[in-house]
Amino acid sequence: MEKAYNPQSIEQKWYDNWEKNNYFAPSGEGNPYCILIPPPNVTGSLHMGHAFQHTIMDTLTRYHRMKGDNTLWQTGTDHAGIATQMVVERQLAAANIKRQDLGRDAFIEKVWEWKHQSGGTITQQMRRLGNSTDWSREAFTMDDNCSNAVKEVFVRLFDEDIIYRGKRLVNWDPKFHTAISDLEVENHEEKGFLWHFRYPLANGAKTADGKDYIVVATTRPETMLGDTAVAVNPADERYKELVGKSVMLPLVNREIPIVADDYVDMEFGTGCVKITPAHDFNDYDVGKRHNIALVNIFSKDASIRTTAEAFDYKGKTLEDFDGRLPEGYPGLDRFDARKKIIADFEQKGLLDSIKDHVLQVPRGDRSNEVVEPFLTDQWYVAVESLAKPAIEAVEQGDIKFVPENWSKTYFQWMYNLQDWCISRQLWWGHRIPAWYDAEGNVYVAEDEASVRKKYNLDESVELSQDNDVLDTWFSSALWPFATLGWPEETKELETFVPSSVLVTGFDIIFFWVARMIMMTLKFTGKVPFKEVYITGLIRDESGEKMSKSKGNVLDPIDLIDGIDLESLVEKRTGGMMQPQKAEKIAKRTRKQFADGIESYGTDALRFTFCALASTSRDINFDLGRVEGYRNFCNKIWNAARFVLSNTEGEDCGQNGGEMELALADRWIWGRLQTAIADYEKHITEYRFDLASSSLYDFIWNEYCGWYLELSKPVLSSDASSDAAKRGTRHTLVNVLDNILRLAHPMMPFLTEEIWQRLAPLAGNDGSTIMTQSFPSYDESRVDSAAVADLEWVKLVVEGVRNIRGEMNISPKTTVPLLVHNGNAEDKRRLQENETFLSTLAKIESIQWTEADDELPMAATSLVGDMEILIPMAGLIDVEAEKARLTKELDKIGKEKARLAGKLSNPNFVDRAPEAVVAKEKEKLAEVEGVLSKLEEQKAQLDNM
RNA sequence: GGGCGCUUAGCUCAGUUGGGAGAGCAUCGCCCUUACAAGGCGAGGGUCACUGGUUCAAGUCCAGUAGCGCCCACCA
Repeated sequence: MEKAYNPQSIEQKWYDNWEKNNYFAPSGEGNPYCILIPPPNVTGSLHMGHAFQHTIMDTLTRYHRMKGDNTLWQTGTDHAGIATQMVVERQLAAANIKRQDLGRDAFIEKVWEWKHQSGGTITQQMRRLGNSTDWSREAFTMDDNCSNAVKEVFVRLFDEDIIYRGKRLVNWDPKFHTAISDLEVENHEEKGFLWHFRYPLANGAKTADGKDYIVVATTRPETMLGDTAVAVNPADERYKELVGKSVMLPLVNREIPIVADDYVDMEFGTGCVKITPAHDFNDYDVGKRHNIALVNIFSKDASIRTTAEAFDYKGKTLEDFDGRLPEGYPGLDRFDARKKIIADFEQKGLLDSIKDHVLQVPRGDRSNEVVEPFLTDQWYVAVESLAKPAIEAVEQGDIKFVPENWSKTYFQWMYNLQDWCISRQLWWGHRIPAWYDAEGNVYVAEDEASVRKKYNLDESVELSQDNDVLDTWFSSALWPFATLGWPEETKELETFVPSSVLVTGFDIIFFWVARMIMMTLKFTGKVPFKEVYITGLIRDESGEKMSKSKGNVLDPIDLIDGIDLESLVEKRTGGMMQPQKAEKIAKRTRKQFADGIESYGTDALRFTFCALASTSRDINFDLGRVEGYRNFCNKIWNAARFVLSNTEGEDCGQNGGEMELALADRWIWGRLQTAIADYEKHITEYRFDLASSSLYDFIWNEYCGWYLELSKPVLSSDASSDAAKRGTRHTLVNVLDNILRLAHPMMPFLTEEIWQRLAPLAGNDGSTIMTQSFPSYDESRVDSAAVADLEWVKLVVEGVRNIRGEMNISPKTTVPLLVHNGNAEDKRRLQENETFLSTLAKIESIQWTEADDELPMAATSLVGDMEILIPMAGLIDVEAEKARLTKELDKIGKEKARLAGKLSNPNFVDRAPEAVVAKEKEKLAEVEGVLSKLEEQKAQLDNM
């Protein structure tokens, strides 16, 4: 074995081996255990969030596989409609080509090309991470299975009137020319203005205070071209007389009514609101109540139309509407139109005032363009009937959120669910299985032939398919059953629905989790998963969200392989949307990673993710932690080197033979059981942080720190019997074997590499650690007496080490040890463990002294009532020892005062449970004993 | 406006039913001791954000305050 742990040289070969041997497929035996991967974007690449969640999923998967469950980690990727289309369009743009130039079919062909070309990136990266997903079942949301499921679901929901088509206001992205759902709109505060416009009253009407106009306030002046009413609150005395009268809409010169509606807040602005039903969601509702026409003034790119068009609320065009728009406006971009409107109002003396105003601006999550409420024909899912059982499933505990708190977020959204707009005016995606005849009648079935059959349409009827595609999340919603073969009644469907746990971020609870619950319940009658483990978001070390524009992104692969500074700077600053930030980012990066990033390997990265995975909290990713856990890998590596070098070619008891277990052997077997129990408890509760830390503590501090040291004297001493040596070798090998199996789910590569060499010594001929049984707690292995004895040995060693450390006694120097005031138990332990003590504390001789023996001047320490002494002659500075004792006295004195105070409080003694009081008394007695001994020792020194 | 979360050592974070404040990294001292200097041994370091309450006892429970963050929502 190499002297230092080198992840590069061991990782990839094992992954290839596992994959080739098909170890990732379900065994077909045992209890079903299934995790569905949240399908990453097929053309995407692995970011820290993926790496984190995949580590959690893989750890669970490997753990359950070893537990003997019939384990499936269902994998696959998502076609990610807008995101993917954007990427390909951007590439074409570089060659000066628009998708319209290519036409639909050729463009889609290009996207598939891109998918084939870059679609392997993320799956390759998942392999680097060691993810044991069953690749033979890899799915894609646009493959035949999923497409069939999508069509089937769409048709069934349409036939049940749950999917419908309607002309309504939607969130329109003027950049991509498509509708988007409410969820894809991000509202953020931005600074803007509130413009106050004067609308002249028509037909000589006057306000109560004699003015011939009323003032409306708006944040979006350009929409006034589509105003069809002005609204006031019915209770507003100022405008009561004007309700039913009308104003002359400036510029357009259209007479529009003044209506009364409770929606209007009298306190806000002037109490008069312009109503533009075709360009504002609130106004739409107001307009609908008063049956005021919808006037659309925008084209698809949100520029002003040549002429406005008007509709009623059933979507019917109002043919006799005069849609002329004022000169100079048609064709203007909305923001230019805004400027011109303001200028025109000012020029006409109708601009009353302008006030600063902070408002919520809705932007498309992909385009970052200001989204327009826009009147279009779209497909919707009526969610009410689907939501009810989905809410109940969580209420009744059929689905549990972990941490439980997230169910509140889920309920909050589910109780206020709006119909889901599922059509997108894109080309990349599942084309909607709907056809129209020349009259615009709609027919829905899987394909055109089915349509003709279902609706009895012969060949003479011309049909054309709907041009729109479905929201990406529509197919994602079917993931839990579409990937398992639905609508066929497959064995997988039977076995793995519901899946065991969904591991995902809170950011897609609405987008994805809720919709999977609704759809899976609807179509399989079962919940999609029993638990939802919500992970935190990975942020940078100071809590900032990782983003390209901030320049703080870490690539998990760079943490695995390492990267030099220049490449990192180039990666962070290349191809930026805002190149002006590049310099700052480069500077920051150079400062933070002066030497680039070291190669830490996959196992260290995975272990770090586990260690950071505490609940209900975002994760500030700290590179220091990775380094620490890389060192942990090295620790395990070297422990294995030690074990192998002492056991290979030796008799480790694997073939029988008499074995005698030393105290240390019995102790470590017992400690192992505790480690197993702790680990399993924590994993079951999704506390990967606690599981990893108990593992870390056991391996580093107990197995390496104590046990390996304790094994040395047994192995090297001539006094040890063959049986004892065999017992210790056996323990070294088999406890390590258990450690490797415990650690395997989190650190698959390192453990496999070592296990392969270790297995024969443990009498094991399995071909991979992946399919070994997971260690289970074995009470018969816990020897409490041995544990107590060894804890005593540790105390003695620590006592001596403390003196040595504080007194700066060189590690090379061996020291004599005197023991005083010990009891019979101490004496036994001392005699039985002289070798351990001598080796671990570097003691040259041990001398038992009786109560009345004369003692030399010495530095002392206490183990219970027993004093241990290291004579000072030539070794110890009296003043230093005095200082050490004073420090100790001080600490113990404070503790005594605290305990005595507590026990002298009658309230405590009377009211606290007896056991607690007794415990405190016991502690006080102990502390007092220690104190008096320390004082005695100090007095002795003072007398020198 | 509604909902959720966070504040513990210099940094990143644990702390489960209330009962002696912990880990890793960083720091300081001594050591290249035959598994490991990516290491060993020892040490220092905290008014648990603040205020009040409940309790014999509060990092932990309750109320409030401050700061930070997130989600949802139609005030023009």
